[in-house]
Amino acid sequence: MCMEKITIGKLAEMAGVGVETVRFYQRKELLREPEASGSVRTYNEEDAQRIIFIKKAQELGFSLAEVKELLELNTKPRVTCGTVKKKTIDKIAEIDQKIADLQKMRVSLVKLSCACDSKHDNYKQYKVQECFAIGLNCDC
Amino acid sequence: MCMEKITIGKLAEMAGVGVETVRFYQRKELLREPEASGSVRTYNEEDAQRIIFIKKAQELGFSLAEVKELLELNTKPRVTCGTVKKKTIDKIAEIDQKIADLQKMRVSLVKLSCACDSKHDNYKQYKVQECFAIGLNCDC
DNA sequence: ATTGACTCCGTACTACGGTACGGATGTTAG
DNA sequence: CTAACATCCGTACCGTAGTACGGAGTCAAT
Repeated sequence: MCMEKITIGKLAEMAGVGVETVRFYQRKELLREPEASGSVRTYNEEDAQRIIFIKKAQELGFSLAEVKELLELNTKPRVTCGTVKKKTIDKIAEIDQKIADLQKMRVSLVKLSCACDSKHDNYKQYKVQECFAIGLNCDC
Repeated sequence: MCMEKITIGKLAEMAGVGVETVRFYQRKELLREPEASGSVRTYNEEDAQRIIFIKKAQELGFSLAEVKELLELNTKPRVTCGTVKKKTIDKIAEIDQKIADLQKMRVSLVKLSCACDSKHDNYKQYKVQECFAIGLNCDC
């Protein structure tokens, strides 16, 4: 809406990170160095979105190197469509694995939560870590 | 099945980590210090499962401190059922959020992958990071 | 009984992902 | 104009999660 200049401080605030973090991402080439208008540089909405994406992806267990790969999937010049497609499909598989693991974990926790509703302290017998070892099913 | 003694080296191998990592987890109290039979300590299947759980949870974006919380949900003495239930439900919500974010990311990548099938290089216009900002839908 | 592999334990070092600091320069409100 | 505040940039420091090292002890096989 308003087209006021976004400085690094404003950008950091928009994305919910510190100024130093923005500069750190630039050094790591996760974020462009914007053209300077004068000697103070200005950013845009997309830069903020990019930082938010980085933070989200990190919370989902991707390292900064992996996030970089994700972001570069289709933006690198001289990369063919086929290569992009292959990499993208690999990333999708990774994501599917994460979702499946989270769902296993979820089932295990739901089971624990259900056990808490019973009269006795038998919930103490559940072992959360077993969710990856055993095919658990929840009947409640 | 076979009940041979599991030493730290064997345990590490079973769990796919280094011996030093096992000892590190013990220092952090993520893993018990097993009773020594003689002066070399022996482990069991459950210890291996626990380490595998730790690694999985980490890949899903949980820090070791969070993993510890997950593992302790129902094993701490003197914690009431109600408390356990509340914490468990909070963790389930966290997991649901992660699943939702991964699904957004997935949709975004599927869309990119579809764009690669078209004749031109228009896939270069997709911005992966937008998946958290915009409600994307994939028609292919 | 000795050799070689493994264990124990403490301490040091490493990579990753920031966070803090400080001096110089730039920008803006009064 | 100038005081207050922000930006720029380099360098130093920090917490997390391991990884390596080295010396002493242990165990199992030859």
